[in-house]
Amino acid sequence: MFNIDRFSAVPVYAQLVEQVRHLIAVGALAPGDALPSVRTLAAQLSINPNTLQKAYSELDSMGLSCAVPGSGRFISQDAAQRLKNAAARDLDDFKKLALSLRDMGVEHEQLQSILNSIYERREQ
Amino acid sequence: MFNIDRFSAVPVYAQLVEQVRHLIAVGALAPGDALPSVRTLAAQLSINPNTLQKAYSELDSMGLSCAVPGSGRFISQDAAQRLKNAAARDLDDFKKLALSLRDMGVEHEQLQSILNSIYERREQ
Amino acid sequence: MFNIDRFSAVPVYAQLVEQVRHLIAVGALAPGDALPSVRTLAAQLSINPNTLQKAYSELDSMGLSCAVPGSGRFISQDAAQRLKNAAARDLDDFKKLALSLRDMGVEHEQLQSILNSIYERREQ
Amino acid sequence: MFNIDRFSAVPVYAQLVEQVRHLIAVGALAPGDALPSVRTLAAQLSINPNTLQKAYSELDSMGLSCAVPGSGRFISQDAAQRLKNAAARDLDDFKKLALSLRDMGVEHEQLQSILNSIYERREQ
DNA sequence: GTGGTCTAGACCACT
DNA sequence: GTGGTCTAGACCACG
Repeated sequence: MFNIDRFSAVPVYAQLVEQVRHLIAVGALAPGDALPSVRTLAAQLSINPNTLQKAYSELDSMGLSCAVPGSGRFISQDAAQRLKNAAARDLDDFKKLALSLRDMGVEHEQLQSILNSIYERREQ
Repeated sequence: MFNIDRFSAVPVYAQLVEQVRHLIAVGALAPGDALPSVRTLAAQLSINPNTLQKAYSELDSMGLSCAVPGSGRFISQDAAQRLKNAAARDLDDFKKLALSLRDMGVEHEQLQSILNSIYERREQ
Repeated sequence: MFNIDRFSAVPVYAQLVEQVRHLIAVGALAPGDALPSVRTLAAQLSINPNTLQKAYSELDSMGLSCAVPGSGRFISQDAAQRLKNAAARDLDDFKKLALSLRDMGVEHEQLQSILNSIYERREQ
Repeated sequence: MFNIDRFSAVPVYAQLVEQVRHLIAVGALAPGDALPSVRTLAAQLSINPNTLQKAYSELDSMGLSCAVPGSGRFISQDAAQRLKNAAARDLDDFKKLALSLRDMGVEHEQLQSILNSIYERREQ
């Protein structure tokens, strides 16, 4: 279910947050779905439980998941909506940033190639 | 020399900042060049001098121009270098933002079309 | 809370920026605290809202405060840290400037008296 | 006449500029006085002539000295006045900087000790 | 003439 | 209610 690159510059916990967000975005994780427990998933991925705890805490603080003591951790009801709202805000920032870069003389091709490299990595 | 769209959602003063930054980036405004005076350019563009003053002040605070009271306002010596540095920082933000958007389920095509619209507008 | 000297040579908006910075530095304004709204404080101080807006915008651009349209304006989380960093940079400039003044023949006493006058004013 | 510290962090040419400015300020170098030629002074101080050339060029560009090809380099007529003007401007900056430092929470004693260390060094 | 500040008052968008 | 933008017009200091 998860794919960790231990040699990446991006921290393991951030990779996990990223992947959960993606799974929610594409509907693979739906509201009410349980996330694997910290101990079992940490064992399965051979990572430190604290690392996973940090990832889960971040998801909680984003309002994407919710820990129910004694029961487990679940995708929150409005997780997809929160992601969409966040995406809308970020899309706006994206436009502003691209506009600013264009005005500072950055070429269209340069920005396209960045986009390509980011999406190719995922499609692999 | 300048082109204001009064019906745009982006504030007039921001359009002006944007255009001066672009003129510096492409070398049309070189270090030491004088910017048109607040009053004359405001009259020419049919905008309020205060609006232009705000745009110019922003350029000053970016270190791109330098006001000499009683004399005029001039492009600073390291204006182009400052722009390049700012562009490098913004390119980094651009990558992070695009990565985040990808993970939130935004499609490659959507970001590309935003980029296209931004660059086409300029090329017109 | 604020104290404006209308007859001072230093602009009203600059006095306001100065005082907010001081309140942050001494901890009287903590991260997350709301600043008085533009209209209410302007009315209270009997100054034009635009003047206060200018002061607040400057604080925003320094990263000390953050405006949330429709909600209010708040002291940013890292405001105190930013002030400390700025103080470190300015201390360095202070040394260089004092060195330069010494070499141009300015007496020790003259600089001391400037310092005294600045700090006495505050202590009153 | 000159005193170079080769192990100082401040560049040799800057030390020279500093010392000439000081000599002008205290009247040890008067308008019309000749500066030692690049070659002789460089030999005397055991520094590279290019270093001295750089110092002299800087003094020229400040309007403090003036090179007369084939004849030598002389303290300009208005050197002292220029220094006074520069000092006046810098004194103003000094006040502003000190004010800003005070508002950012820097203590009076800290600034005084910086001043003391700078002036003691000279008096030694 | 230059830049800079301040006021008065209108309008918009957001929540 | 909040912040933000824009206009119109007055005033100051500097050169």
